[in-house]
Amino acid sequence: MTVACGSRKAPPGKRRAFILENFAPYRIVALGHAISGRLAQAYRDENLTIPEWRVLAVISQADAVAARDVVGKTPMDKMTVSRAVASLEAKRFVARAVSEADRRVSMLSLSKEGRALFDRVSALALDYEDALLATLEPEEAAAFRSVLEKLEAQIDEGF
Amino acid sequence: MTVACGSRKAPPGKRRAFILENFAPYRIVALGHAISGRLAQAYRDENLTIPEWRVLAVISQADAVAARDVVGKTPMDKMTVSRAVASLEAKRFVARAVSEADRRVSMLSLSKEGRALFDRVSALALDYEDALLATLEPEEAAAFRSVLEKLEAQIDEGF
DNA sequence: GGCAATTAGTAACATATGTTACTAATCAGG
DNA sequence: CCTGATTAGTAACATATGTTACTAATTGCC
Repeated sequence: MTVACGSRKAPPGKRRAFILENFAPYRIVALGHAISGRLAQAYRDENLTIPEWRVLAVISQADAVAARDVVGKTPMDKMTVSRAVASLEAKRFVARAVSEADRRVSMLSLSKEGRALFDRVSALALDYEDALLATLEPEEAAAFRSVLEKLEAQIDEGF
Repeated sequence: MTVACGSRKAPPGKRRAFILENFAPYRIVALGHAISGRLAQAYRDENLTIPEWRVLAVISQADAVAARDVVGKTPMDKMTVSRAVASLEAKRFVARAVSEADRRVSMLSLSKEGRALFDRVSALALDYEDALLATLEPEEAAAFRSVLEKLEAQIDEGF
């Protein structure tokens, strides 16, 4: 809980200049954009959109997931998830079953083909991650992950 | 089961599992998405879109910039830049002048109001950056910037 | 000089993503 | 158990962003 590198208030006359290339939020967003584009190649070969891929990834980690949980776990709108699920269902990668307990919710699960697809794409994704992080020393990678956690926490706090 | 974060190669039979929350590219993209949304509040109050804001920021750093240079310096499509410039010109924040040297290019510059707008928004943006990074120790912030540079370099290399 | 190839910018089109409003199901609390 | 509020999901709409194809200007090269 230290008030580190940031003067919350900047009362005295001269602020520091705004330089886009040094502006951390911009750099993160730009990096994310570039990464997203690179990864999209892997999905494209399998005719997957990014939302579809994310839905697969979330479902892959549990036996059955409600669509609403996918929304909670990803930065996607509920409509975006709805569309991705509909498309995945049409392609027979995901099966949908109305929940017995609450008939509003659809429980989603991977079909055999969906699991195979996920395994194929996730292997490419992991390779990409390795390539991207290849130039980082182990300590750097660890520090980076730790910072990501702190930033994610800040976002969750409402910043 | 964990082979930690960076086995450059994963030749032997069993790969590490794909866990979305641990997947660095995803985390960066998701963080960027969240940050982008927060910052958008600052722009919205000034009726600025994100592309418009980026164009302002790039122009602010030079006396006159060609639209093509804005495209080169940001993760935006040339059409997106074209639209943002047209809108900024309509609102009189940016002036456009055909280059003498090459009559295809428009040289962009900030009007007085454009400069004032940029100063207002960039102050908010810097405040946001401070708040976001507030929980990082100075060494962490430095390490983070260093890693960002390496990742940006990797992207430039084609990864 | 003259013509093919390239470039800056935009228009017209296609797609993708967010927003609002709705339906059906469930829950809260009298 | 009713009735108003809430929730999961979707449809219809609006907007935003990417793609392709074009125009005008310029460059390279013969």
